[in-house]
Amino acid sequence: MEYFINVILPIPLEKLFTYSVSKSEAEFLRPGMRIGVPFGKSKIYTALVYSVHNKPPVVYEAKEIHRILDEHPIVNLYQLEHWQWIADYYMCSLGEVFRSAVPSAFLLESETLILRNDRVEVLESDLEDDEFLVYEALQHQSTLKVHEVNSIVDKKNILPILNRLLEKKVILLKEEMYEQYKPKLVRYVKLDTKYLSEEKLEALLESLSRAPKQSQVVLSLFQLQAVKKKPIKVSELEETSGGSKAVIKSLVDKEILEEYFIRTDRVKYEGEEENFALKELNQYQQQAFKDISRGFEDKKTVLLHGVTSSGKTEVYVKLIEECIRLGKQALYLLPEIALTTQLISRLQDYFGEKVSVYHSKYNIQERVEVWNNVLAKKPKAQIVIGARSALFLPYSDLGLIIVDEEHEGSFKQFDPAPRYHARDAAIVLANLHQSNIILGSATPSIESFFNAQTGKYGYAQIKRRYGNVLMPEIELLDLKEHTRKKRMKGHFSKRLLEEIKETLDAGEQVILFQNRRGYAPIVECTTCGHSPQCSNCDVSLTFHQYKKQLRCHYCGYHMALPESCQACGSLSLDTKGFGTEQVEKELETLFPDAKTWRMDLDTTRGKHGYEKIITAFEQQEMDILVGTQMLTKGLDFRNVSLVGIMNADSLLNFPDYRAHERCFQLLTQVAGRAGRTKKQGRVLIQSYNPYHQILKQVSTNDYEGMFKEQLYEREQYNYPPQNRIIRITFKHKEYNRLNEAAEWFAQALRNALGINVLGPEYPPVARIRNQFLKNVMVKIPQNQSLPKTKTVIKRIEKSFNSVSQYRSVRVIYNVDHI
DNA sequence: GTTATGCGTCTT
DNA sequence: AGACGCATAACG
Repeated sequence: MEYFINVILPIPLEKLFTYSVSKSEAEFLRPGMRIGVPFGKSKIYTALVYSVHNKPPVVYEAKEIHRILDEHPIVNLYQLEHWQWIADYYMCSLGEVFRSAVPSAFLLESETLILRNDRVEVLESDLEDDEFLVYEALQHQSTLKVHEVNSIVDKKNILPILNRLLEKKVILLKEEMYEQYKPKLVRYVKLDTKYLSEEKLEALLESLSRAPKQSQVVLSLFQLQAVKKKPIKVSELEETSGGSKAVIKSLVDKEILEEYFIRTDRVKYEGEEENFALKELNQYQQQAFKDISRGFEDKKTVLLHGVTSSGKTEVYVKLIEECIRLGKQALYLLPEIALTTQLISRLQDYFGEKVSVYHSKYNIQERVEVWNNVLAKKPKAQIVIGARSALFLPYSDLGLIIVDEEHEGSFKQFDPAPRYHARDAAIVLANLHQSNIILGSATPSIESFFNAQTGKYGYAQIKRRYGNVLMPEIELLDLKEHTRKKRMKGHFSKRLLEEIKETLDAGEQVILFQNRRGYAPIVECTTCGHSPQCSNCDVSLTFHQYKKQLRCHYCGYHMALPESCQACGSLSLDTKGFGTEQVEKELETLFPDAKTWRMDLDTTRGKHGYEKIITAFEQQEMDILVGTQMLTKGLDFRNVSLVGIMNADSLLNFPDYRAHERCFQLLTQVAGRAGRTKKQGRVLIQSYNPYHQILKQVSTNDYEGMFKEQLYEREQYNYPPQNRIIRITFKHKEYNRLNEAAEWFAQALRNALGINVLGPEYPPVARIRNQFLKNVMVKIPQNQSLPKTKTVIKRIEKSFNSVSQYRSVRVIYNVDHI
């Protein structure tokens, strides 16, 4: 009997690959274990076992595996099923899901090592210059890595050199796999066993009488051990004894102390052990809680619609509490920007060390630890709070999923594949686990609210703010009129300035919101109108004041601000547009005494950049905070009584069907930052279109009005939620080939699907990193099967790929594109 | 995704 | 003729 396994490789290929294994390997291996396999001519990849079987492949000879990497599966069957759904639904390969689902440290790759061949005498005169350099380096160290050879000979392509050396038998090549995850080891010390008895210890101290530092260390260790009855860290001993590292080392060398290492988790909760008492829910929260529970009983996804600051978190906490009482796991999903320290510590106050956090700011080592804790179903990972990737952890017994800020577009992964929506993938995951799932938002997405209206989802709402704080009072300011009556100072209307002054005088804080999108500050020549463009992408470079630099947001290209115009040589360059930097600058002259700070991508870089600003603002070290989107989420500032929106128009004039919904959501969320304690907050919205329907709906808090209107419009133009959309992007570096290819594909789609195919069209930025882009949008009406449509598209892609000129054009699918 | 392979183009 | 670069096909 022969044994084979089918494996998933972390590459964008549809197929599973078959390898041959021995009988004992076949008996040991189970789906979800990692193995190293040779793939292609030389490389070894990390693959995941999908199935074990006896069917030999017919058209080829299966290779043998390289080695087994796990003793137990690191991925469970729930996950494999979930991955399969994601691959099918979002039109990507299982391998792509595998690649993005597991921490990158799990995917070992082999590296080619160059070894010297000791068996053969080398005639140095036979070697060329480059070859000699490599040979010489190998005399000093036994192995070289490929990138080391790169720098030694200072060439990119070293393959010819290595081939020649291989032929002359100077070197050998070897493939090596590396484990990237290294457990963190903490150094501990104990007294060597020979000094355990009283008299031996006394004798020891006696002998150390002329080494006061050393005897002090020994004494401290003795005391520490008596008090703590736990292993003593070297760092602890240093601290309590005052002895230096050198002193401890000499004691270790003398074999008086013995050092040893223990694996520890990098991620741990340092706070208090005992739980805070749960706050009592008020009557509105309680009602919502009841409605949610009823929805859960009906096995429904429940939408929790609670106005800003209505205390949704308390309701979540109650639900989590119930879930862990049943011994099940709970997952709390949030968009990246809403994952604030504030919220995490609040949950930790309630649930202590049962809470684990998982998101992209964690390094790969920390992520492996959370993964393993969830896999082992450890109590410390019973509650996971994280961004969309936390969806992929190896849960075995989920009881509750919370998707907070459900409406956030950032739940949809844009690049690379799988382009999944974490909210929708979470609903599928909940179904697999027979788990409860709740979606929460102050401004639900049209999709979710639609599902609640049609009865597909359960619905609960909280209309009052917590502690009966009033909703902020919202005032619309007409910029057109202000400009006409010359009541503007820079970008501020006089009315807004008055309010800011009043607020500052009352010792309260101000938040100013400036949306960056569509208002990137660019540089323009006042003589010829030319503005510097990125050389790789079709965009103007944006100006960054803090480094006097021009940058491209798409490819990262940057240059110093030129002295003169590159087109006409004129010296009259003007920095145009207005971003957060300009607002901040104007404030400095308008309110020289106020402490102003800016919060955007530039100022929040670094691991704690974000937190620092938040904390400083919270502790009222500044008066005015100017910021972008990031201001909108989950921040609970007590002392903010005024929120100003500099310009609402950039949000309204976005050329896509979601612009109005997004505008409503964003403004409502920003407005919600005002007056979160007793006093009623004020919100001023500056706009050239104050009579726009959406702004009216924001100012009167008319979510349902907005919903009805948007739903009607979406229905008219065949957009979601009644219809589905798939966006297909074509990408190639040759303009003409791209156009032909996209046109061909679109025509084939039209032949098969009829009028519901739009495009191809150039996106707003039609070239990125020297690749041209074109989009085709496929709309799928309610009565048309989504899976069947996908099959049709896949079939067209197949014939597309059999046209040789088109094959090199990348085709990217985005199902439910936002 | 990576990489060896074949093909066309440019250099010596 | 040989070196080099790029598109292409295949990977089990």
